[in-house]
Amino acid sequence: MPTCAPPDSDVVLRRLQALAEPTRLEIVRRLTGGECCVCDLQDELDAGQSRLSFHLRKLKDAGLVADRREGRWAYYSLVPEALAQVRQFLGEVVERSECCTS
Amino acid sequence: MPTCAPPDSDVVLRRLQALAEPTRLEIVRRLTGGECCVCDLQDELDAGQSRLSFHLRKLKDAGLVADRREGRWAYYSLVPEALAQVRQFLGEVVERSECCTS
DNA sequence: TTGCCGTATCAACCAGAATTGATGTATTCT
DNA sequence: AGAATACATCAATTCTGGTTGATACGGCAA
Repeated sequence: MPTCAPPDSDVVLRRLQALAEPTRLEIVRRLTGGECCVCDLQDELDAGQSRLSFHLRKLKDAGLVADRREGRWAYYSLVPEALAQVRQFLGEVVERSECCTS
Repeated sequence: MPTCAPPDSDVVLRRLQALAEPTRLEIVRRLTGGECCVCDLQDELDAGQSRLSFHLRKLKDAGLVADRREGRWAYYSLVPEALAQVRQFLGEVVERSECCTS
């Protein structure tokens, strides 16, 4: 079992790190259209299999995508709540900063 | 002059990259409380002067913070619109992904 | 079973980013 | 003027992350 729930900011940081890479940001963009199997992504972005797998794992570890195995294919999809959490974090920063500025 | 306005996604990527680092994310968090001079940040986070300056520049280059010189002090503050842009980008991803899921 | 296909993982390598200590540059104070 | 302060920048090193090619694993088909 995990030692304890990590504070939100750690999770947000991990997710920001996962998003802050061109290939991965592009993957996220593609997955916006819905679930996608690795081989499709491989064609669309033209990334080597190993490279793509590496980035998908990063996204998965950050909780931004989920995978589903079906036969020998792996399908990946976005986890909207995870994206939403990052979005909310930024929202709070914006709000607080604006209330100080005005 | 710049060749042309870069597409939004490039700017978003740059800003995500700037945010995706512990020290810099912490700086952003501190600046939420309002404008701050470098020496204060230096005390709060205990980061060397050079290191802090390095990270502030990254944030500034990404357009996330602005600086203001006053005498021998430099004051940094958040640029809410920049944060808001990233937030909006994530919002669009979330929206589109949710409409596909449901 | 054998062999192929789709993916994941590993090890070696490379590139870019972060850290550190030194130097540079205004600005203020005495 | 000279010294000290607040900050920026540079050069050298170290660290971290990404890429690549090889290998491993599980599912399927012949």
